[in-house]
Amino acid sequence: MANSQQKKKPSKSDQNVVPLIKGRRATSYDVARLAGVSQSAVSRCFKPGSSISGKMRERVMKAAKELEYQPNAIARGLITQRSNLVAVLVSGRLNLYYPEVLFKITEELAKAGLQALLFTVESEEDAESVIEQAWQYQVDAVISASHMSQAQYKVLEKRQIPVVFFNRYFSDHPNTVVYCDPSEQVHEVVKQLKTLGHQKAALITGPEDNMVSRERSRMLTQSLEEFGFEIVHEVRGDFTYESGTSALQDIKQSSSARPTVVMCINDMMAMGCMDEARSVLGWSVPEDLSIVSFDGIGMSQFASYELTTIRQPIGRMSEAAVRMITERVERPEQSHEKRVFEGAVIPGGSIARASS
Amino acid sequence: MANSQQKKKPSKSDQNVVPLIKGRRATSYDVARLAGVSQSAVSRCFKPGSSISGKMRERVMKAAKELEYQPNAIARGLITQRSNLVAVLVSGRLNLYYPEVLFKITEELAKAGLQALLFTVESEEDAESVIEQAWQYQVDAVISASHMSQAQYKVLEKRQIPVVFFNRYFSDHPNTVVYCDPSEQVHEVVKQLKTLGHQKAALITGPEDNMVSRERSRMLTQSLEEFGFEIVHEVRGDFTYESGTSALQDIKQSSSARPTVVMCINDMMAMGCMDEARSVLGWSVPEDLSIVSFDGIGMSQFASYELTTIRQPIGRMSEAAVRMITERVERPEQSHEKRVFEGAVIPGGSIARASS
DNA sequence: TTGATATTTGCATTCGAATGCAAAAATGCT
DNA sequence: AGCATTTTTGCATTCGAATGCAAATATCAA
Repeated sequence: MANSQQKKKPSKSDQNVVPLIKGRRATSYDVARLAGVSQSAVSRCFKPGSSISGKMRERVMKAAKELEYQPNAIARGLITQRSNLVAVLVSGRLNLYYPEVLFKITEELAKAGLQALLFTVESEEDAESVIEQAWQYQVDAVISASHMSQAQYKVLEKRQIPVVFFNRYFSDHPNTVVYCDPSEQVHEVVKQLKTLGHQKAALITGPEDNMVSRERSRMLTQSLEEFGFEIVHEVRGDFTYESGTSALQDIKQSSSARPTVVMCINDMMAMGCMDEARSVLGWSVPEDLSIVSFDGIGMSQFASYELTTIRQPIGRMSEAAVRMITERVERPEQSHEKRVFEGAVIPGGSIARASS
Repeated sequence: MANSQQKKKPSKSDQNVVPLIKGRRATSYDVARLAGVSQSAVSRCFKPGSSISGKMRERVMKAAKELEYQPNAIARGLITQRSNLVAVLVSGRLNLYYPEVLFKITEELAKAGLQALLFTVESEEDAESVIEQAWQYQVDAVISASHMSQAQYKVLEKRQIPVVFFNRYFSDHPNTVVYCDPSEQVHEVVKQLKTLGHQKAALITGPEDNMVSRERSRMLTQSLEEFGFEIVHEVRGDFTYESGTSALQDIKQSSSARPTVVMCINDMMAMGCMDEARSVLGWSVPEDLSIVSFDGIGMSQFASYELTTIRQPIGRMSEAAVRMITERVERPEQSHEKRVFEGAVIPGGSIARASS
């Protein structure tokens, strides 16, 4: 007896001689059987650019439609070593900048045939576990707009997972970055403030370990000094509305001289600051106090705020981020790139001639 | 010659007698080889509740750590038929309600060991392709807080993918739902408005095909009638800030009698409406015009707005949604459930005694 | 110590699609 | 028609983890 034949493991088509799907979702074998072709043919029909005849494609597609067959992305991911999943790391804190970025990025990913796996990260400890999660899910790449330490980045690098940083980067380590550099606009705004007669400014910055905060603070300080401003006070917030309100209290309490302008490193805090000034301290903005900030999120232009702010071109940045990600996935060995976008001043209505 | 032995396909361990990982990520076979145990043992070490001895676990874990091994969620998904992915469908439109819901849900999913696959859906046409995408990715379930037609829902049902609707449902079809019913609170607010001397109200509603809009409009109309209000005008918006501003213009233009209160079916439109009243029309809120709305998103309580609004308990609702999802995934055959949460009135400061 | 259980381990197979290779079919050329 | 070339098709294997079953080992009782 042909022993070797008997021992041979049963082929897929053998065992599928049962009903024709019942409960179970259709696989490429089911489609193949219905269309009377091989499984490979089905597979090729769903892979663009494969060698397949029109007649074959038609037959297969008909069967596929009948069975509501769609290729199993999980199985495909296993064999191709491409999951088409991209981890998007954002902060979930109440800073409306993140949702805007997240939605834009998701949209761009979708256009590129990629899926966003969403992770919210509030600290580097969070990042730790998120990175492991992403690694388990075989993400093709990571877009990080939130916390990540250099050590954590190096882990991803070692594992050969492309990372694109959104508005943050490590200066002493090569990395792929989309970045908005608002230094021109900071200069422009400070100059304008000078022209409007301002001399005393207060700063509302962010956490010391945050690069966006550090950079923006540095730019502000530098420009303010250049134009001979006096920085009467500097408070650290945490990017949220609430921290903007308390920061202004702080400024009022501890400043020797009252500032005529407050510069916030993001819109959320600027809004908190503005509301606190108007509603609690009874100061008019911009008459008694001018306020400027960064980001240009949608809500900063609502009529209640109309912030004078330095906008990031989030749309173009997201597009760039996704393009860079796909390039790096295709050619992991190519050199890193840093794409820097200019900011843009939104004139708004939160600055005016200095009071008194 | 033992033919059958020769023909036998080479086992994994045979072919892995190459280096010990180089570039390639470690698999359970690599770990097994390093630890000198079988692949099954490695697998069992990573599956809680498996029968494994302490000694074995220790050895395997040591090897796993050395190789930075983490089980491949894709491969696991293929064999277990569980991807641990949940599609979350939200609208990306500038309605800040969605990001809040999205982040809360993501957080809850993470707690349950599930991953959010994010999809933005702006219309039922979008939903069509999103459903196919989700199907390809073998999501274990869908949480829908955005558009979805009954036909589309039936497709998911037929494919046996559990769906939880977030604040929407089909009344003539069994489905699993988390819902906030604000009817009590609507009644309460309208009653209060009556007490404050209001009589003429305007409504800013949403698209006719939107259930939330329809329901809220219905409740408002009913309560207003009950208390003898006159509804001087009704405009449809689209849930965005901008549509709130133009809606108020509409109301001003076309109302025979000027309303003393505007009732908006969501916060975003209410904020637009309030800003338009104050900044463009020069009406004071709440002195000249009272405004009430729904949702209670974070920003509705910023000092510039302080909306009197009917809050949804988003946190508890998200928690419930995820719990229901996991239950349905475990036991798909159990009957549908609809969990209804009460709203809560946030007093705010956008209503006052009726003017003149 | 022996035998009977209980526990741990490994073997072999499975999930569903992709793909290198060879066989088969179609096409072109003389 | 006959042969060479190109295109299409199918076979068999692969990706990495999980798991039913049997074999091996450990535990316990007498």
